[in-house]
Amino acid sequence: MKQRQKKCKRTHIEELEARSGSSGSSEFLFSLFWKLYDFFGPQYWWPGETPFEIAVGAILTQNTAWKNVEKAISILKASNSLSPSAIWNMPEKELAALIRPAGYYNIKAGRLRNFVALLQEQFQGSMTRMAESDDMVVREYLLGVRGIGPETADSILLYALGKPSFVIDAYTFRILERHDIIDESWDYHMLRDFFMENLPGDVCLFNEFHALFVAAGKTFCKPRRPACDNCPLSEK
DNA sequence: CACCAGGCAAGTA
DNA sequence: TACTTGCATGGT
Repeated sequence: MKQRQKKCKRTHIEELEARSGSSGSSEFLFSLFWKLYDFFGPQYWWPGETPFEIAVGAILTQNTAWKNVEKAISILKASNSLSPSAIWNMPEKELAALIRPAGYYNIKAGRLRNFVALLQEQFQGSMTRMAESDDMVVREYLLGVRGIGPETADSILLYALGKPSFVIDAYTFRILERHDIIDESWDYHMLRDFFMENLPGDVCLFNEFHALFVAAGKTFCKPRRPACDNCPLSEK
């Protein structure tokens, strides 16, 4: 297997920007994007070899450092358990033991099973079938799964299924608040709508944009500090 | 030692 | 509706 997905090129995003209507908000969001992109470079997310692995990672990384998720996923792989059928046919306690390094393992074992149940019941256990289904319908199905909230749903849609669904996470909130672009009154769907209404619905752009927020957050925007020191967004 | 990490659901008032 | 709390490992 070569590349799961066509790589997102700078020229493609430049093209999108040129074709995109120049509302003030649209121009502003693109300017944010380029500041991050020029500083950090392309991120080429999500880490993971298959759509199913990406979906599993999205659930395991809930409020958890990615490093711990990597351990859990490598254990699943090593025990030949990283498939819908393997997860479904295994006792929940056994699954919990395998994903232990990811934390919240009892909760997450149940969540993984809930996701696999949806996959089996509505999409014949096929991530491909899921990807072929209507975006909004799939999003509603995902949000209906106990243990999948908006961020996890959008991460699966965008990174596992290749659908243009913008992902908001804690870093996005923190960075935009620190730069006085939003205040604490903004919630998940308000912010997601703001991005999606003012940017072209493009998987490549949404993918890089969210991944760049994470890169910037990890590097510059630490919790419990007044500002994001040296963040590229601080520059004019 | 305290705090944090690519959330979410359930409980409380 | 708007807080608060439980869930848990591993890194800094």
